Amino acid sequence: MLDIQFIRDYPQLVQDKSAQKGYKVRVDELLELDGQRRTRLTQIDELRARRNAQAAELKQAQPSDEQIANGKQLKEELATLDVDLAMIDDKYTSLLKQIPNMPHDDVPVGASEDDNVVIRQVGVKTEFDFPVKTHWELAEAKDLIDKDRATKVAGPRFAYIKGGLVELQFAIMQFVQRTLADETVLQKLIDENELNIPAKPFVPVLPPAMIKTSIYEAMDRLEPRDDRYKVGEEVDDLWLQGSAEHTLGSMYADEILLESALPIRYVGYLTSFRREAGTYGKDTEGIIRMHQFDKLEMEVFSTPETGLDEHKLLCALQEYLVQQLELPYQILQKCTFDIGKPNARGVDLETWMPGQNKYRETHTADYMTDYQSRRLKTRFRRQPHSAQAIVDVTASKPVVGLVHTNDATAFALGRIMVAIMENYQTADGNIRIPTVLQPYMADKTEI
RNA sequence: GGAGGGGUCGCAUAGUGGCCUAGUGCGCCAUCUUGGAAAGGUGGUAAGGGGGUAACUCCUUCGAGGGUUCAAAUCCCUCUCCCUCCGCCA
Repeated sequence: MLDIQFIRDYPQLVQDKSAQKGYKVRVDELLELDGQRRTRLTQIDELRARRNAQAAELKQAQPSDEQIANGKQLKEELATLDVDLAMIDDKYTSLLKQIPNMPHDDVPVGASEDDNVVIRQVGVKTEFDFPVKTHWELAEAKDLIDKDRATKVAGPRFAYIKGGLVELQFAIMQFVQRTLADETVLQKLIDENELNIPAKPFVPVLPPAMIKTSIYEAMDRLEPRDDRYKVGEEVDDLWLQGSAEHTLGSMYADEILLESALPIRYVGYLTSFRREAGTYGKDTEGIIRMHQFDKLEMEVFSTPETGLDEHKLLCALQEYLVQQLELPYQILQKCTFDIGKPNARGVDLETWMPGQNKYRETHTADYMTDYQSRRLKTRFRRQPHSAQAIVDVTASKPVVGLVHTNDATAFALGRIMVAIMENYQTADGNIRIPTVLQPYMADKTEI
C-alpha cells in the first residue's frame, strides 16, 4: 500500500506511474473520498470529545434525566456518522489498495515483458560436439524424473524427482547455505558493488508453508487468486504459499524492530505451490513449470536508506551463485509493466538452457520499498544519535519508520537443475556435476 | 476432539460499570548528587490518526470483532491465540 500523504502531494505522478505499470487507478476519486473521510473523522472526534466530557461530568452524582437524554442523542448522532464513515472507508481502502508501488527512477517504461532490457550477458553459451538433448530426454534415459506416475497420483505438472537429481538438489541446498553464511563472500560483493551495508550472514529458515488470507493480502501476492491453492475451503482460512517470500516477508507483521537488529537477512527453504492458471499448453514437457517446486529464497528487512543497496547485494549474490555453477546467463532489468504491483524495481536472471536453445528465467529479485511493510505494519525504531542530540533536541527522540523489504531467489531448485542437466550433459548422456557441488556429493563427478 | 485457566503500556503484575487521564515494580532515557561510579532522588518512558508554523491539542487502541449502557479494561455474544489436563497422533 502507498502512503496516502504521498498521493495527496503528488496525485498526477501517482496516476502516471501507475499507468506505466499497466494499472488504471482513480486518484481523483480516492482523494475525494480521502477528503470526505477526514471530514467525518473530525466530526466523529468532536462528538466523541463531547461524549467523553459528558461522561466525566456525570460520573460523580446520579445523572439527571436531561443529562441521560442528552447522552442518548450524542450516541445516536455518533452511530449515524460511524455508519457513514464505514461506507466511505470501505471504498477509500479498496481504491487505495489498488494503487501499485511506484517504480524506481531507473526502471525502463514498458508495455509488455518484451520491453524488459537485457543489461548484460555473462559466460559463453555452452557448445557441444554432439546432438544436444533436452533435460527431459536426459532424465528419461537415466530415470531421474517420473512424470507419468506423478500424473496418475497427483495430476499433470507433478513429478517424482529421483536418484542422482535428489542428491544434486541436496548438494545445491548445502552449497547455498554455506555461501550465504560466508562473510568473506558477502564482503567481496559489497566492495565490488560499492555498497554501504554490513556483511551480515543470512540465517537459514524453514518457514510455514501455509498462510492466512489477511496476511497474504497484505503481502499483495495473493492475486490472481486462481493461481493459488486454497486449503480446507470451509474449515480453515489458509492458502498454500507460492513462494517462501510470502511467509518470510510477513513474519514481522505488527512489530517494531530495533534499528540495531537491521538488516535481517534470511534464506528460506520451502516447497512452493502454484496452480499455473492460464498457462495451459506452456512448458508441458520437463520440469520447468510445475505445480510444486522447491525453492531457496532470500528475504531482507532493512532501513529505507539501505534498501536499494540490499537489493543490489541480492542481485550480486544471484550472479555469484550462478557463476559458481559456471552457467551462462543474462541479466534482465524488468520494465514497469513486468515488475509486479508491490515492486519498485525488479531484476530477472535468465540461465542459458541449451536443450531449449534459449535463456529461461531462473531467478528474480524484487525490491518493494515500504509498500508491503505499510500494510503489514513492520516497523523499526531509530536509535537516537547522541552527537546530533546535542545540536537538535528533536533528533534525540526515537522515531518509528517502516522497514524496506527485499526478496530474491537464491535458487529455484527444479529450474537450476534443468540448467545443470542441459549445460553439463555429456556425449553418452551423463550429467557432470559442477565442481563447487562435488564436495557435497561425496566427490561424485557425474550422474 | 473433550475439560478448565488465561491474553492489560518493552517485561512482570494490579484493576468486577463512573475515583482508569490504566496504578505499581523492573527495564530504558534524561537529570541531580559524585573526582568517577554504584546506590539513591527527581522527571520522563507506546502506536496510529485529526488540527496547529509551533508550544500544544483532540480522538482511537487493555487479543480481535460485535452488543448492552448516558458511560465498558470491567457486563453479554462470536472469534482468535497461549497455558494445564485427558484423548488421538508423526
